[in-house]
Amino acid sequence: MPTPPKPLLQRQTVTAMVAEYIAAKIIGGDYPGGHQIRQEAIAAELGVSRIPVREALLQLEAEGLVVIRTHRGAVVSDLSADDAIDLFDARLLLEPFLVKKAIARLSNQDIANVERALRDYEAAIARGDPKELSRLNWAFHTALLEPSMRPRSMAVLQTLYSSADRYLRLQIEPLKAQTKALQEHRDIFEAYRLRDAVETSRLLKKHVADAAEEIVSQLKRGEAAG
Amino acid sequence: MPTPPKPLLQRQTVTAMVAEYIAAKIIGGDYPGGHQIRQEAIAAELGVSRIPVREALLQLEAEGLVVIRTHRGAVVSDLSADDAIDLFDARLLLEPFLVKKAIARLSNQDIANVERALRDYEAAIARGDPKELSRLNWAFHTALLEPSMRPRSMAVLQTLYSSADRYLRLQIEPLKAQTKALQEHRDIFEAYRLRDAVETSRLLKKHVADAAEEIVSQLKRGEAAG
DNA sequence: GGATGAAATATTGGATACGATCCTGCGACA
DNA sequence: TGTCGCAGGATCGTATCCAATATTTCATCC
Repeated sequence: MPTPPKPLLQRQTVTAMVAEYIAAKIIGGDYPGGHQIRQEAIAAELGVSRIPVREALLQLEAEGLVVIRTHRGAVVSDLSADDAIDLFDARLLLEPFLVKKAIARLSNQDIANVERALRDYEAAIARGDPKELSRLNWAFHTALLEPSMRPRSMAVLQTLYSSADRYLRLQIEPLKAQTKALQEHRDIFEAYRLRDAVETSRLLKKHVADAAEEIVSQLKRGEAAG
Repeated sequence: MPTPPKPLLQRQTVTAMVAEYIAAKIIGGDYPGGHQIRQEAIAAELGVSRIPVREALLQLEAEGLVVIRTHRGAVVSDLSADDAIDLFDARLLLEPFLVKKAIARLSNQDIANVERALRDYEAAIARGDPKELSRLNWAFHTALLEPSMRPRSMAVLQTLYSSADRYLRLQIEPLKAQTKALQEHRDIFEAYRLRDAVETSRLLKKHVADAAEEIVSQLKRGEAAG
C-alpha cells in the first residue's frame, strides 16, 4: 500500500507557513518593535523565494504586526502607550458586547468548550511557558465570544489582540498576575455558565481594563525611560 | 528647464494602482458579489504581470472586499444580512465612542475640515454621481472622527465601512434618502460645532442605525427572493 | 440515461531574473 | 569644517517562466 508522497501538513501554502514563522518571531519577541525585516534574509533562512515572504508580510501588515513602506521594506510595528489605549478601548467596547450576544444563544456544547479552554489555561500556568500561556489566554477569550456568531467582529478583535499580544506577555509573566488572571477567568466562566449576561459582561470588561491599565503604565514607564 | 521624465502619479507602485482599480470595480458594482476575479484577466487588462495583481488581491482581502481560497482564486465577497448586522453593530459601538473622544480635543481647524466635507457632500448631491457621493459620505464620517487621534480604531472602521459600502450605495441612490442623510449630516455637524459630545454621539448613532436598518431589510428582501 | 473516473485544460502558487529605488559613504566645494 | 552631490551597494518591485492544484471534458460502466 503506497502511502501518499507527502505528509498532510504540506496541504497549506508556503506563504501561510512563512506568515506563521514571522508572526511567531514577532509575538515571541525575537523580532522586537522597530526591527527591520529583510525579505531576502527570511527567504534564505527558510529556503524559499522572496515572493511568499512578500505576501506573508502583506498579511501581517493587515494584522497590524508590521508596517510596510514602499521601497523601504517592513519593520515590526512598535506600540506606543497611545496605541495601546486605542486598541484596548476598542476591545473594551467589542468584547462585552459580543459576550452578551454569545450568552443569548449559548448551547451546552459552547459552555463545555469554554470550560476546556479554561482548564488548558490552568494547566499551562503549571508548566509556565509564556508563549503557550499567551496563546491559551486568547483561546479562552475567543471561546467565550465564539457563540455570538459574529465572524466579522471576531476578525477585528483578532487583529486588535495580536497587535498588543506581545506586550501582554510582559504583564502575564509574573506569577502573581497569572494567578490573578486565572481567578478572573474562573469568575467570568462561572457567570457565563449561569448565563448571566450582565455580570459576565461586567467581569470581562474589568478583566480587560485591568490588563490594559497594566500594559499602558508599563509602556509609559518605558517611554519615559526612552 | 527639463521637466521630470514621468508624471507625479508614477510615484505609487503598480500594486497600489491595481488595488485601486479592482476596488473601484467592486465598489462601483461592476464586479458583483460572488464574481470570480481571474488574475490573468486583470493583468492583461492593465498590461501588467500577475504578481502585483495577486498582491493587490491580498490587500483587498484584508479590507474584506474579496475572499481568497487556496488555489481557487479570489471571489468578490458577498454580504449576508447577518454579516451586515455584524458590521454595523461594531460601527455603532466605535463611531459614537470615537466622536466623543474627537470632540474632547477639537480644534477650530478640525471643525473647518468637517464643514468642508459637509459642503463637498452637499455639492455632490446636486451633481448626483453615486460613487462620488458614497466616497464623500465616508469622508464626512472620517472627518468627524479624525480628531480623536485613534489611528488603530480608524483603520478598523475603514475596513468595516468598505465591506458594506457598495450595499450602502443602493440605499443612498434614491433622492429622498440622500436628502434625509444630508439633513442628518447637518444636524450632526451643528452639535459637533457646539462641542456637544452627548448630542453629537446620539445623532451619529441614530444616523448609522438608520442606514443599517435600511441595508439589512434590503438584504433580507434579496435573500428571501433568492 | 445518469453516475463514475481519468485525461486535458485552466488557473493559481512559487522560483528565478532583471530593473528601479533607496540608503551609505566618500570626495568636492563653499 | 560643514554641506552638497554623486557613485556604489543593498534592497525592494515587477516580469517571465515553471510547478502544483483545481476544474472541466469525455469516455466508460452500471
